[in-house]
Amino acid sequence: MSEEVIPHELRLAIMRLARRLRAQKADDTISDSQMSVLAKLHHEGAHTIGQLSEGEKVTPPSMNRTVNSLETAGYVARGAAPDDGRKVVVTITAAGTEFVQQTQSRRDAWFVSRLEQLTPDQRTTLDAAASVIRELADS
Amino acid sequence: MSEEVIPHELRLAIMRLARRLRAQKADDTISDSQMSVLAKLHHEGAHTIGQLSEGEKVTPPSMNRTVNSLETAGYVARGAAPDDGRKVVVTITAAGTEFVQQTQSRRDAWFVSRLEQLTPDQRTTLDAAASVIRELADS
DNA sequence: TATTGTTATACTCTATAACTATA
DNA sequence: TATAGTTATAGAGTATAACAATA
Repeated sequence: MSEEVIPHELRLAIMRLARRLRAQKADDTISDSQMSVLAKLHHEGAHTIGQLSEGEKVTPPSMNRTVNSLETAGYVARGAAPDDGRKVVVTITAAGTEFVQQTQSRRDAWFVSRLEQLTPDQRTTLDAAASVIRELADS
Repeated sequence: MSEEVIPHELRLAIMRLARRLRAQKADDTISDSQMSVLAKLHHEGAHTIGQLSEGEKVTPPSMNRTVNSLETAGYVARGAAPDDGRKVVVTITAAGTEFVQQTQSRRDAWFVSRLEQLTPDQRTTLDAAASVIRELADS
């Protein structure tokens, strides 16, 4: 790992693989940023517009528009915050939850189908590296 | 690799790592798509508009606009094709080459700094998996 | 006629600035 | 006054449709 070439090519391969994984959605009616917000609401529960814009590193007007699109699609709902009349609480709907689950299934299926093309040795190598990749992602 | 859990978590880790890599934009003055075209010209030499649009999976008008931006920035130049008067050959300039090298170095820096946090054993494991990840990304 | 590149136009996602309602 | 959300407007990037030049 003393060479510069290996990190460079590994970085490109990881970004390219992630790009292909991201393309596997339940359908093409929803953008990447919309999908990201929907997944966040699914995993972490309700958020305000401000919390979402901060978490997704987007401006409040942009997040407002993203939430508008998801609301029109029926995947999220706006509600009043009990403690503060200025805040808007965004929650995921049943349809939104189902969409997230379908998308995750599809991405997993695509990834598994690719893994099945590898040799047993390659899968063993990748399996050993999985924990390292997790650590890199969380470091 | 017969379990579903491992592909699922590996997939999430790869997507999360890619998301963090993508966030390391430094102070770039050109977009991702422009950078991608510039890198292609740098590594693979001159291409026509049609070749670029096909390779980047974008429509010809979009690629035309991307090339316009790069040309205005002084990073590429248009030239006539000797064999076919309809074609336009796009080549990278010296300034474009330098920009690619500097930008890629900046983007690699973050990744290298993360790799340096790993143990030697972890780096060896990851190094062995790099070719498998490349194959996955290109499969 | 078919192909290559370009122009015209529109839609999406992002941003900044200004506005409304509430604290 | 300050904050949370929204609206107005503009700048990239992408797309389809139509056009010009060349094969």
